[in-house]
Amino acid sequence: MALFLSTFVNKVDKKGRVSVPATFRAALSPQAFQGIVLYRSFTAPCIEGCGMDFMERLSDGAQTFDAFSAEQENISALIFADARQLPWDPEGRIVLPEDILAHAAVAESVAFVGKGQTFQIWEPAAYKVVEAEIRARALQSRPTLPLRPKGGAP
Amino acid sequence: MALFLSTFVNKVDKKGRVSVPATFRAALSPQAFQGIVLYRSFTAPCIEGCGMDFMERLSDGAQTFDAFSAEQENISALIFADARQLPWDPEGRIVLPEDILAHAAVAESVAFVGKGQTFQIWEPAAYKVVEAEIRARALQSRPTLPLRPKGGAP
DNA sequence: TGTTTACCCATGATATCCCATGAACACCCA
DNA sequence: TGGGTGTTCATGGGATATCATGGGTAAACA
Repeated sequence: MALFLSTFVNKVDKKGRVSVPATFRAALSPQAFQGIVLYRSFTAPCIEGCGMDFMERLSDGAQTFDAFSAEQENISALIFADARQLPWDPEGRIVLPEDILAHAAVAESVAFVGKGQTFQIWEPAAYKVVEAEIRARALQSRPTLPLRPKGGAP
Repeated sequence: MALFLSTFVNKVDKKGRVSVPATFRAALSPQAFQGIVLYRSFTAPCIEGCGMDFMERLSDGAQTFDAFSAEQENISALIFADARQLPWDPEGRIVLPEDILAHAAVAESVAFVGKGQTFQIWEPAAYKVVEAEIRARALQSRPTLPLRPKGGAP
């Protein structure tokens, strides 16, 4: 399974291009669509990113779990409407659309933040602030991470 | 399942490279990603280390797929954002990034400390102190390890 | 025909690979 | 049992490839 790890800060050139981190591209290389999918976050001034496979699974989830999720269905509808497929060029760069840049208040560089099966794109300084907050809270609460047993069902 | 045992102290050369202990590499050799994953500990001046399979289990446990239940996601998100995939070279070495070195206050050598399914990387002197403390406390409190019966009677 | 989009080439910095060395360990054989 | 030998492993340095980045140019679109 493809995992997005670590955080990379890359520059946005005057054409609006930015290199997708090589490891992210590598994680998506088995997929048919050679590029990434972006949509604006509802909860933060950042961009949500993922591979096409994740969108397909989101689509499955929206149809399968509709017992709970009148809410979730609305949200995934919003996501699909807002999402953009951005193929990368031969050098591994994508062009960030205007409204995307605006939503994340991006100026001259962006931070690709790995989140496991997805990632986010932040204005680097803004992410630094958010990260510090979460890290401070984590120190207090001594969180326990839910680890699923290796082969078994929950 | 991969198990990390024992403690190894290896040198960091001027390029920031350090040999991953051969037994650790052997434990991870069945995996697709030939390398280790490192992230900064929240609670101690050391580096947490594991194999990619462990990160995948973390990803499953965090249920990133259900993108709107943001409870424990913050914590695991922090790990994913901080984590680095470090593939080893043909000689079995990895390059320790700057901020990683700084967090553990590493100078010229590091201690790989086996922790079962994960391991830690310490500045050797710092670990010696911590180990002594833990050992002293263990003498007093007589901790018990929960052992699951393998299938037969005890 | 003007504008935008996508491809091509160039470049510097960084990281990856390749070879060499030395020490520790295990193994073999007398 | 002791010496010799071979292999594995940690370590060091030089050469090469990869990656992020910048700009130019041709094709697609309106």
